[in-house]
Amino acid sequence: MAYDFSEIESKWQKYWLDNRTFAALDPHDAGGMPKAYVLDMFPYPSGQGLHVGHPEGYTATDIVSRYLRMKGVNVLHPMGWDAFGLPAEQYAIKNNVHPRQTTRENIDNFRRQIQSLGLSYDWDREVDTTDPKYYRWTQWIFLQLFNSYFDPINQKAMPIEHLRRELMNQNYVVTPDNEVVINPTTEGMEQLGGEVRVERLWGELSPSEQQQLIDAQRLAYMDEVPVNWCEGLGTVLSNEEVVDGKSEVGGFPVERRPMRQWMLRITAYADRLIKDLELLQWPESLKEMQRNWIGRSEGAEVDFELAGEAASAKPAADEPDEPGDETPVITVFTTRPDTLYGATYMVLAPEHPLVEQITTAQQKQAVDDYRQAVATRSERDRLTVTKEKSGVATGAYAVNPINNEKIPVYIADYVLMGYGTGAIMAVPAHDQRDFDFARKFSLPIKPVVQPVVSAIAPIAGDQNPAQNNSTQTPEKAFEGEGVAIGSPLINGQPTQQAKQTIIKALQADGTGQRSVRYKLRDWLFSRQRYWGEPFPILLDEEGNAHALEESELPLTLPEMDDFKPTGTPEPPLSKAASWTRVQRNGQVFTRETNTMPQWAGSCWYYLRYIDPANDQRFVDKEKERYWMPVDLYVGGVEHAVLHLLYARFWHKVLFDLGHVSSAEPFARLINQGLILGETEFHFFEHEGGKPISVNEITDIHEEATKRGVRLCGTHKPTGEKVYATSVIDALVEKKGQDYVLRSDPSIKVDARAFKMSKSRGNVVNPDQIVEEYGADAFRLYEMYMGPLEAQKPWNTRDIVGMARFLSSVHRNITGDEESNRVVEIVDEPVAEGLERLMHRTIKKVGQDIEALHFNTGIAELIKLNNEMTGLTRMPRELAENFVLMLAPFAPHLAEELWGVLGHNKSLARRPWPTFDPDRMVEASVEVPVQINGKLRDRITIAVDADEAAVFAAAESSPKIKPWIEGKQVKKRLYVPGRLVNMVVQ
RNA sequence: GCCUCCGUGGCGGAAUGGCAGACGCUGCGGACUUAAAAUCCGCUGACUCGAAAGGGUCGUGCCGGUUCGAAUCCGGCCGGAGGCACCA
Repeated sequence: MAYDFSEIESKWQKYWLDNRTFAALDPHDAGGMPKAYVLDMFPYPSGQGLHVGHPEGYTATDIVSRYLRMKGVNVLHPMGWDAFGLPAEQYAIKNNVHPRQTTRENIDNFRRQIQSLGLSYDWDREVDTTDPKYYRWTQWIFLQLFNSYFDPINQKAMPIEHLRRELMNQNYVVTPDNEVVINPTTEGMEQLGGEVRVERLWGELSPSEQQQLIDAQRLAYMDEVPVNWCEGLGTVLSNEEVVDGKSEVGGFPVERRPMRQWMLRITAYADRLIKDLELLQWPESLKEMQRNWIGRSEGAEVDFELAGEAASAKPAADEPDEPGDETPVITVFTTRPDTLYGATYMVLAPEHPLVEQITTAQQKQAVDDYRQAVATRSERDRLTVTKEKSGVATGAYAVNPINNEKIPVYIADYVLMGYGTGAIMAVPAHDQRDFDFARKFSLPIKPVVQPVVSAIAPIAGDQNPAQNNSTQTPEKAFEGEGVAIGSPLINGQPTQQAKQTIIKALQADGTGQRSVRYKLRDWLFSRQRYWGEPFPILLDEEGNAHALEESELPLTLPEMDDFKPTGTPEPPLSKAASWTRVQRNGQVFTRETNTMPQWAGSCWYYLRYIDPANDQRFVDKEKERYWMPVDLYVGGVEHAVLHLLYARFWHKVLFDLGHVSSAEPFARLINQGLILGETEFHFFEHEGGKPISVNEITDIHEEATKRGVRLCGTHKPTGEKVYATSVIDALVEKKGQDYVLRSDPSIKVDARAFKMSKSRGNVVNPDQIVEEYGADAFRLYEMYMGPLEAQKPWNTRDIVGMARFLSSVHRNITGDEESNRVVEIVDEPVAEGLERLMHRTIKKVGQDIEALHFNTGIAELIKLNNEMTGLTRMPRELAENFVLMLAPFAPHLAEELWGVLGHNKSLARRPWPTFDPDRMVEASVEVPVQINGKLRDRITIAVDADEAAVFAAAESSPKIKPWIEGKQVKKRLYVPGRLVNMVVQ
């Protein structure tokens, strides 16, 4: 009977579903079984359906899951849907259907596609973020965030009530900036006589101040901040969702505008998010991306007082000075406090609040013009690094606290309000940006760091920065470390030590302190869309937020016919008037009408899989402790700073509050490589049609044009922008390292595989592959293409190799009617050579699966199968071991053949075959013989032969003799069982 | 500009200090067949010597180093992919 994959595959898919073959056991049913939580990244069920990239990771985790089950492990391997989100809503608006309906259809399609691949998910645990039974707990977690704060002493999230108590006990006090700090008097820092206490006690605040203070401390808080407003999507976006000034989704322009929004205090966790990366088995590159995104910088804050005239140059319209009103102070953040003596001017961000106050009358017009110009420049322009620095003097001067020198204060757009304090001390000798600015404005450049001269004489051509100490002005700032010069307090100190000395000095006189800053911003958590989780929040008339009771959850979305964006920042939910207005105890409240971003549901889904039906808790404590953390997490690298950062943050909050048992959710993570489209060739040509060799083209990139997406680049010699034309591979040949046109080999062409995209038309549809070759062949091909982590081009032609392998396996066990080949399964021992190969294969395949080296594992199975080809009496032991080893990779065929071998139950939990090391070794072995490291012959020796015997055999070989005759053998090496090498002279 | 990773036949890739190119695709030859498909068997890095059997030389982006021995380790350069980007 022929191998009919479609019949076999649907039969077993049904069997697995009907028999709940892959259901994970709850802890108390698992006995002493070890556990493994094997997880795929949560898919968004898009209308386009599955892409060949999805099954790559899914197949990898499926192979591991199936293998571990056969090894007697209790495996949790779930799948579900991250189903809230913009595309479903946009589709719904366009086609006038409810997003719930679109979402349901998309989920059904995704599930069908995934099930057609024979993936061993425990479908009892399927979750859907848009299900109120699910988002009830998303809202519950939001309330946990709302009802807690980050405690400065314990360095962790604690209930907000704890904060209230500490404030009431006067353990904490409030600074003038409304920060909560430890009461200095309880720290043994009794205030000095006569000095005014600047902190306020809880009791000194009015009730509304108290409320605002508490609200501002919550991990989920509302704030008026400049947000990324995206007109095209009709919503605001988080920093992580904005790429190059455009929305990551859709590429719409994004502008900054101030709005009152929900924020999550992820910055409080910045340090722990960096530090705990050490605990994780993640790719180093991914950890590095998270570290860079968080962007921790250690340095100091330094206060510069305004010099006399500037301080009093306030516009007359200003309120009269209050008693105690001090000279304005500009606080800067620097990572190089050791260069403080080299500060020759200061720069404020144009938006800095002090600008208004310090600008002199003469400079007012120039400053206003500059600020105006900066404000109208688009965000994208400002993001572009321009070589030319711009700025304008404020006319004010500030005093350097270390040497009392007066230095001018500028504003310039190269200083950003959003980082540090929005102000810098400029040290042009040691910062390239400051250097460029100083050159343009003819400001002094004062070197204060001497590069360390290497004791080794500089090699010719080596650019030694130490040569800069001549009188001529250097061309570049020296940004490295060295020894302080021209800085009385620290002269001669190396950079690291100098930094510490300066910080101590500043601290001692109250003009500065140690400080750590982050690039990471708090997470903007509001979206002006309909299709998301509603916030469980009521707003009173003053706009203060009040949490719903847990018993009121879930707060479901109102039924609306019109859920289109309003075109303004007013969210669509505001149109549901009856839903929005809430009366309670005679007071009128409005519901929060923003919804949560798509990332909310995916921040904790891995916890819900553990206990998906629980209606008492988001996850049962005991089950959570059993299953967490996730042992293997596989997904694309595109979530490096979105999902993976957000989820770690939520998990840490839940951990701090005692709701989960592990500090980190995902112990081991692998990024699967992108699957690209088939390789394409392009050649470039001038406007007139004259072809250009690709090595004369630079900056090659894709561009959307009227004729679709085209490859374009810049012609190096002329600077002309040129486009490329696609050529079929028959017109191209390889010449050395390059591909050239057959018709004109002097023209090198561009060869590359592109990311699959609808606009390029190079998307491969998995349904079609499954129909043509079967799911098992598709799975094998995806794994056989190369290492899981590597990016690799798709090549449909290669799949036949896997299809042939599977039908060959089928024939080797069932026989082949067409060629009249009859195979009999016999209870006979396996022939010696084949037996040896079988044991080796068992060992290698197991190792390869554990190391996620599926491509080489499959190669071993192919090799063994090739040796089984032609047998008419198939030993049962060999056939069964082979089928069991094939099962994780090609489960449908394996189950079918398992039945052919006389078994009537699934092999899903049959033990994985074992190997016997004694049966793997041969009595004799062939080893290469090298002379001076070059292969000259091979000899066959007994596997346990001693060195002397091996050398004797090698030297007596007729091919070796000529190489050593008349020469002196200086050294003999024998790597047992591997090789012989002789050094002769 | 900075950070991370990568570079091996016609193609995907294997080998992580010890026989370079496992395994698959492609291509070529053979068997089976009236024929074709399918299947089975063999060859398939380049150059070169030889009638053949069988040899030799070169070869893992380029240049250098360490080592008895390097695709693998070290230094420099070139090319590609990804991330960050006026972050003080």
